[in-house]
Amino acid sequence: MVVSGYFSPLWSGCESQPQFWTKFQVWEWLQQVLDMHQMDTSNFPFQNFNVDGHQLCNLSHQDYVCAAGSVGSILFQRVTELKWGGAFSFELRQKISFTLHTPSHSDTWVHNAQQYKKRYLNSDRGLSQDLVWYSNCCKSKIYDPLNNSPGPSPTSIPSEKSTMQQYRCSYVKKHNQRGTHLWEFIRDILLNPERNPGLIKWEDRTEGVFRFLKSEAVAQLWGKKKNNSSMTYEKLSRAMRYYYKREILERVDGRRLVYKFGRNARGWRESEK
DNA sequence: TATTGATTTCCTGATT
DNA sequence: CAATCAGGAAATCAAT
Repeated sequence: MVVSGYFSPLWSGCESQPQFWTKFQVWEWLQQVLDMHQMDTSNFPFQNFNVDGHQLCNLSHQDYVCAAGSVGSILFQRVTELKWGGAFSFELRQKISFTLHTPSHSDTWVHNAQQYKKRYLNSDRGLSQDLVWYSNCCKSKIYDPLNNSPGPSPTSIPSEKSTMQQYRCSYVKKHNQRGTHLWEFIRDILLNPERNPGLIKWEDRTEGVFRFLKSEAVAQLWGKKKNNSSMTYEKLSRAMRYYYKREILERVDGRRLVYKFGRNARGWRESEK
């Protein structure tokens, strides 16, 4: 990858570009992905991944499956996402940098590019946020780094527009809202007994029936997550009742503070863990 | 900027 | 009586 002259060192974040990882970073990443999927890392064949980032990127899907079984598919998918994301970030950074260092652009242009650069550098929220940010950037119609319009574009940079946009959509959909819904929040409390100081309890584990033990405490916790200090069980329960129609929850009548996961609730069964 | 989905807020009335 | 449950209606908020 060739870095242009006006490409500031500040802009090169290698951590999102697996091509440049060391072996150590590869293992760190493996650990991270396994953790993220709540998989047991003690039996994971790390030795099968005794490669640096460049080699990692050149492995085929088949290689991943041979090295790690079914988990390999996930790893392959992840690294592919990163490769695209890294390329995307690289291109975006380069184009903004180009704008900032080309005197022929109007003040407005330079100002906008500076704002974008500032926001980009201040962002520690990860790739998905970068993509949301990018999306807004394009919508503003002031600067569209992938469309070359109305902004400038170094001709040496290949356009990967369709791939990028496709990627952007799928990535944002899959990763931008994880764990933000109430029912997922409740489920996760249930699934993490070590972090659940008697707040909610399974009544029937296999049927997905559970009961609130400390209703107001759960509401407070939910409020904390949503940055809403005035959350109450009264209001939380209204949201829970809306889940009946969507079949995320099923009615359990006659029993106070008792709910049951419905057919549209995922990830609560023991077999799914 | 408008739309939309997911709550949040409020409320009246019924149950436990 | 206090705490919950049931929903309708409207407001809010964030992602798109």
